[in-house]
Amino acid sequence: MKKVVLPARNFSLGHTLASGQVFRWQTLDDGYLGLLGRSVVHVRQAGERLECETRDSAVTPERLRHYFALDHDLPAILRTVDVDPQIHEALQSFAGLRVIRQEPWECLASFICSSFNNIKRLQGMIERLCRRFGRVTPTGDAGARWWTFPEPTAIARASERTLRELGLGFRAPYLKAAARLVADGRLDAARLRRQPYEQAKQRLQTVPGVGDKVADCIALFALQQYEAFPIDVWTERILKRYVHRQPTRARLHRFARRHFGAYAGYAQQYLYHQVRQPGVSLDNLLQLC
DNA sequence: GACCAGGCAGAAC
DNA sequence: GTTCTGCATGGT
Repeated sequence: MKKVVLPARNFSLGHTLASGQVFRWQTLDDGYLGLLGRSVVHVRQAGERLECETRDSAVTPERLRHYFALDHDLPAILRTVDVDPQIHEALQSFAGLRVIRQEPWECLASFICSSFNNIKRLQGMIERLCRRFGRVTPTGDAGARWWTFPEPTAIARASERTLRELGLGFRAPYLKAAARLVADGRLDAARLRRQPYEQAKQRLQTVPGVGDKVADCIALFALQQYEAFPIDVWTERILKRYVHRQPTRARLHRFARRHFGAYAGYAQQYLYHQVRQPGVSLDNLLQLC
């Protein structure tokens, strides 16, 4: 077992992994067990350090730093979105939350499955997909096993019926079609990443099962396009406290990007995490308009 | 046993 | 261009 340690200032592993941007990390002892690409890693935070145990020599400090976006100048980013009392409170409460760099295919597949779903059930769906189509990997703990996220080719080959049996429901044909596009190279993350946000989003929305919201999630969590501002039912409720005049989806989007600026997606992640805390209702939020 | 969920696609207006 | 409507199903 190898141990990798790296500095992690202005970072909260807990807030980052619990904020609804990734779905597979599981708490283990005083840390989290999950995947970095195909490598099983056990990460824990010790003050301003991130410690990682793994059997895989491919895991380096650079890869961890990149995945957890520890290269972001977080204080500088958050200063640009700290523009009203509501977001200010969220920034204070969840200091160290970072928007991490997910593997694009996993992000795409996960958020296609997130449609009209709740996170608990979504996690179950993803886990069943991994156990059916992923590759089993030892974790290092005696007897414990972990499954990699399925390759797009594996999902592309699967029958819609099998996907439905895993509980995907109406999402099954969407996921299969999206997997085909990725497997065939017709949807290429590297190319999307080089495109301007609006253009990449437009292309993503041609993928079956990917609409306005899911496209924004992929742009933000996998393509590093930080002006993307995903609006789900929760975020919409929050934004309606800012915008009182006919808050259509398009108007909320325009407002969010104008109000929070180039790193609007960071603001969104803090607000989303804030409103989903147990015991927090919209009535607890500040009245802004 | 209602009600809801990190929505989308297609049809109707 | 905007506004319905159906979709599958587990968690609370």
